[in-house]
Amino acid sequence: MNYWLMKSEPNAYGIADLARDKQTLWDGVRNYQARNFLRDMQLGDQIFFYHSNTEPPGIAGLMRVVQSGVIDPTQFDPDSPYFDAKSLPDQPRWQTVTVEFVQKFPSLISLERLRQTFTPDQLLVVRQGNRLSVLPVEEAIAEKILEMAN
DNA sequence: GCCAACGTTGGC
DNA sequence: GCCAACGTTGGC
Repeated sequence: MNYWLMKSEPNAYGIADLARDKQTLWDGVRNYQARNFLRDMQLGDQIFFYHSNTEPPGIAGLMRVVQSGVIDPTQFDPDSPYFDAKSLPDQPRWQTVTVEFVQKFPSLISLERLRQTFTPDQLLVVRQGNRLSVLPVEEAIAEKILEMAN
């Protein structure tokens, strides 16, 4: 079982939306490094839900992988903002996971607090200028984050 | 294959 | 709204 962190802007899709939907297909990732992390995810992996572009930014809750290796259907949809004309149905470029809601943290763990607790090497999301929307989290660090949350 | 121009992310 | 960081595109 591995831990990860994924970002989303809560005004587009936040932890409250996932709590309502119970599960969701994490579509729209169009960065190869992030895609590779998505590809590595396995059933049961746990993912921190990070709210970006909000005040304050930080980790809002936890979700879990319920289906791995899902082909992102938006890449073939000409009406989708995530349409990729170069992706062919028999050789899809973009795959992702379906996640389910696990918990919303009692209070958000702010980026500021994460910076005070972890070094950039320990937790990639606190690294300045980091823009990847999917990141791995080491187990020991993940356990500390869970302690901070509850 | 280099790299300038450009677009996007995301904290502040 | 600003802008630093950085990924992508495309001319050469």
